[in-house]
Amino acid sequence: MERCVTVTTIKDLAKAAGVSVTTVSRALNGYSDVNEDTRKKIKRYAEELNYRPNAVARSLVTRKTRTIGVVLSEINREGAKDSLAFEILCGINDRAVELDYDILLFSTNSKKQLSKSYADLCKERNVDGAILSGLRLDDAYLQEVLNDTSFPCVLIDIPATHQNVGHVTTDNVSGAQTAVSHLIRLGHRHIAMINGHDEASVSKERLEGYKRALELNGIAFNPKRVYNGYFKEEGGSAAMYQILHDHPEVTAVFSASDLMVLGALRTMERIGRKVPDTMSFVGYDDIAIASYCSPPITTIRQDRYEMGYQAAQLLIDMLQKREVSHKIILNTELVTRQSTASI
Amino acid sequence: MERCVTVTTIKDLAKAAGVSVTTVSRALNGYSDVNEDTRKKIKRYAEELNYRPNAVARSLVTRKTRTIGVVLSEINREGAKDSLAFEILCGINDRAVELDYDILLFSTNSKKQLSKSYADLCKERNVDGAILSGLRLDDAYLQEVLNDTSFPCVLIDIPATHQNVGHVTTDNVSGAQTAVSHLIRLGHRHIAMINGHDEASVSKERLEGYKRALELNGIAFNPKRVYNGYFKEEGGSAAMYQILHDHPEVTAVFSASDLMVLGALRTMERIGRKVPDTMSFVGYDDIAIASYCSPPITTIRQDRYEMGYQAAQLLIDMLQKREVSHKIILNTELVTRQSTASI
DNA sequence: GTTATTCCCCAAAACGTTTCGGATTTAGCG
DNA sequence: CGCTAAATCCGAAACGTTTTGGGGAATAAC
Repeated sequence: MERCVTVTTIKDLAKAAGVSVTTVSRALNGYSDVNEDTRKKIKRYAEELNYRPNAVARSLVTRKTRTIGVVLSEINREGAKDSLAFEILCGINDRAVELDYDILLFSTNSKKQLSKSYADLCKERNVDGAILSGLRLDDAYLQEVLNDTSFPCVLIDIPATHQNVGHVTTDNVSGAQTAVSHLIRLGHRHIAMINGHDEASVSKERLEGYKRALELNGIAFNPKRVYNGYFKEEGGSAAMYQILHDHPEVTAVFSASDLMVLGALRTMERIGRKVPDTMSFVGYDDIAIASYCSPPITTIRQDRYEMGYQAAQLLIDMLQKREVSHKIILNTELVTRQSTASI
Repeated sequence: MERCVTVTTIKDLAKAAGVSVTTVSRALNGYSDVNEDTRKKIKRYAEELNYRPNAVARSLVTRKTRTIGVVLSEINREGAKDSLAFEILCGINDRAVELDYDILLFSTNSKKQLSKSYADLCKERNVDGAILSGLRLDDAYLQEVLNDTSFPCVLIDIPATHQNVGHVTTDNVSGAQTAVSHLIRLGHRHIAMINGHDEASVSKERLEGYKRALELNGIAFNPKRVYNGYFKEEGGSAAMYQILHDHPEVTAVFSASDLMVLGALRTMERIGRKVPDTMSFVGYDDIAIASYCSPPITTIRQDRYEMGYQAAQLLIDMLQKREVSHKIILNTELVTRQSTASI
């Protein structure tokens, strides 16, 4: 290392100001047992020598990094279409910045989860707490969170509360119920559902909402009319073919994500059936594309940004030992567009 | 702290294995001067006691954090529509994970830039290097990067190379030129441009490409036909009104971003003019919406994921003192859709 | 038998902070 | 003046690693 950039440390400051490092530390950290004049002097030198406290050294002794780990499983190329993960991240980031925390980004894939446990990630990097999103119910990480509650974390879209774990989610049951009720109000009686997959908490809940809406309106729930599209566009497309083939009587579809509606719409286009004239669709999420595609999709909006924002707030509340509810449930909203029509 | 979770340190390991901490460290870090049997033993104990080296302590002495700072200025709610920043982030993340680096996310807004300098951010948090995207030419951060070259960083979409700074971008001149040439090939002669803003490097370059295409085809460049839309949807919408008003002869528009085309399309719809029948559009970026909106937008695709991926690779190359070119320029590609028609 | 070499190991210093437990000086008060 | 209290300051330990500079024992070379 021929070119060692020398950076001023607390010792340099102490020497310059003619005091001990203790005093410098206490002066800069606002302790009361230091004379205001010396504090001024030290601050002046700090300014002059462009002193920046070394966060690593500080963390080592305080055992706090003021950093939260964000582990997202959807950080990949496909995530760009439904920017759900990104919006959550934005919300987390904004609140974290406001509260002067930094964000360490972890992405997880199945490979990583096998090689390195979630706790290891967090312990090794010494983040103070973590926010996890996009986990499947059968993910190894989730088990860890639930077993080892010594580490504060917030789950997104997975209901689980413990001493040290909180969660934020939306009311998926009521959201789905609203969606399906809307279809029923339009006169539809034969309503299929394209769900995500069995290991998603939200899928279970949205299915429940679908059921409730049907039963509340005296329509029998038929499990055969529920297909998994795995939250993917192609999955939605495939599911739609199935629905058309297996249940020609169906006139409306409730989908657990907008992305899958896009796939379904493609199927409809391929076989030349008009939407919403011959089939109505209600999606979920209100992704950006939903209002630009044709037809624009009627959907259940959930505020992912707010979810991230609240998750950060909750986690930091927990870190700072504030007494708050560990459970945050946000509302959803029906956005009516042109993919639904009355029968 | 009533409930202090005890975590095993290197000392515990040393005690358990009956050796010194030096030996434990050297054993686990693969040094050759430790007997294979003791290494085995130490590793067994490490496993057994679930030992995880404390990265903070390690960083303090090695002066390396194996962490790269990613500062994005587009991390906000609006960023969800054009997920440009997100795609870059995905690329960075993927490569960083592969090379065993972590990512510390910084978002910058004008407020932050005033209160805390870029160098401060990086010095304080001791990231090894940084990747910056979304900077304006008049941003304070940019000046810092160019002045203080002691800190390795990679700029995205801003051409500047130094000892310690690299950049990755796309060939914006040729991209824009391709776009406009495409319009000319379709028979258009009166072509307006909706540009970003004057403090964006890509805007300057795309303007240059626009000029070149015109001049290469014997069409005079008219600066009055270039409007700024500030890379915003509303900006594109407003610019389009201006174009229609000021230059009724125009039959085609080249826009420096797809998002602004969306705005322009809205304007066209509002005043009841058909696209592409009465006006052709070529955008830039190929955002997800571009292929779903109506009409789908002909555009210049740039691979933002790849840009992030390459940026991470470049930065880490620099960190590890490999001799590589500090300048990476990726190609773009014309994607023909239905927003363009021959005259 | 002596010396050189190799192999394995260790004590201590260092990284840059914070914090604990005093120490010194000054002020207040009878 | 003598005592207590308050106001300032400081030395040293601690945080958990890596690294430096050996050192001792066993083995090989002569």
